[in-house]
Amino acid sequence: MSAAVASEPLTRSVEDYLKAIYQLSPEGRPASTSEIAHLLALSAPSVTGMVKRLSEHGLLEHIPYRGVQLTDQGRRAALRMVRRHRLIEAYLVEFLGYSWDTVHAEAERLEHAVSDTLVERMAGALGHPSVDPHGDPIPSADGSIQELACVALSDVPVGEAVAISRVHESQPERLRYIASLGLRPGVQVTVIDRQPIDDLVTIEVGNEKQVIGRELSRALLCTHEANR
Amino acid sequence: MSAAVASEPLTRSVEDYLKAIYQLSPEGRPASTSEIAHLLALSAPSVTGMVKRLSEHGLLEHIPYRGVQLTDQGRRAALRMVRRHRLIEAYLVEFLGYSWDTVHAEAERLEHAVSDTLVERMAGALGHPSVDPHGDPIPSADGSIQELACVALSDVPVGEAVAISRVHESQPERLRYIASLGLRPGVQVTVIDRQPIDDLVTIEVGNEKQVIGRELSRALLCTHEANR
DNA sequence: GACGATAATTAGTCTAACCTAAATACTGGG
DNA sequence: CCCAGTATTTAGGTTAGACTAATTATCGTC
Repeated sequence: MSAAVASEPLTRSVEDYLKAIYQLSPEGRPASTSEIAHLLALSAPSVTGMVKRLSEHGLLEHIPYRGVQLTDQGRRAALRMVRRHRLIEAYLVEFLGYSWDTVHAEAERLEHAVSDTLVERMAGALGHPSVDPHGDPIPSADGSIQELACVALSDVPVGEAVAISRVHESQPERLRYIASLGLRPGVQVTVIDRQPIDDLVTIEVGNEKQVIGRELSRALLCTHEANR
Repeated sequence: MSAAVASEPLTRSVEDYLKAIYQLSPEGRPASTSEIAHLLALSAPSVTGMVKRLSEHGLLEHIPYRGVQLTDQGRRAALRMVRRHRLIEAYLVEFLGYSWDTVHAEAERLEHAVSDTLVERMAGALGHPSVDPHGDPIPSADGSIQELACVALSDVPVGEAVAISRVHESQPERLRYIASLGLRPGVQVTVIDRQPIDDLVTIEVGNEKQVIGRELSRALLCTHEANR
């Protein structure tokens, strides 16, 4: 019954939709129309329309008024885009002088234009990295992805020391700010204190104390492993 | 009187049209609708329609039934695309293991997706080359291009020694064949003989004799300068 | 169990870019 | 100088993907 076996190439916007849906719910929980619309900066009716087309093509399942979930085929296509995006980011940072705050926009366009060959050449030049400059894992070419268990800094108890493993942010200005605090993947931080209002967290980063807010503390994903 | 000063970004196909028109006539001679249609693999009416829109936007001038010519603005946009294409080709060959026969298709897609920043970074990594892997000159960022005087091999008199400077071909299979004959930019060849039928040319390339046909001898552009 | 807020969908348009079929203009030979 | 052949344009239609306005579902609250 599965439609569209001879998968014709996906369009740019189809690729964007699939990637967005995957990112809204890597675990496969249904994503809502309005979440997708918000993430892609489109109107809700546009999303409904596209979702209908994509479900006819077997890339996702749509239960009206309930949300959408990627099919295996859809998830494979989405992971392919995620792999491309993250490898391109890693390549641009490593070889072409990009910094982590400027690389997202460039990768966002290139991910639709590169061939599989080029992606794999870039992966080779990088030595097949497992994470991108923000610490996000790079799916393998066969579509498997290894999410390592991590906790948002907002959930780390006071007194604990953790390592930042991923920084979930893509706006250049915010990323520059985060970098200015000394925060990036691999850095060790200790939670010193937590305020009872606004969820402010005081942390120690390389002998300096920093106070960070709710949104940032949720964007910093950490691991406990002191081993390295 | 010139329309569209605040030039909104061009679409992919507009970029393709402008580049095609430039390539059909770098000197600015009018290009015909059907030449453009043939080069872009589109129908003639499609070209007429697009040409009308582009002339309204001030990118070219169209005299119905007579052909089109790029305006300054159009030529600038076209040269920008040519620069991108050739720099991308050079970069992929230099750093990512591409050979001159495979690089065209990749560059054809990437040229629409890269930012000006990325193009200039690639140029920097290459040391600001003046020619691409096929020997074609790379326009400068400010839109000037330096075509060096050259003659098609088909027009080189018998007995003369020349250097191949450019290879005007983009089909992978043909490029592999050309490479297999030892022909590429920079190589010295001597015209040994020319047949009175079919314009076959016998040349000497690195102590080997090769016979080449009409189409190839026209695609090989040569310079006389023995100086290097 | 009705009701209002919010989310989602349907209905109806619009634009860019393509197409085919038909009509029109140019051009070279008799 | 007319006419046939070719090149070009006009007419009309399609598709993908977006939009706004209007309608319909769902859900939490009283």
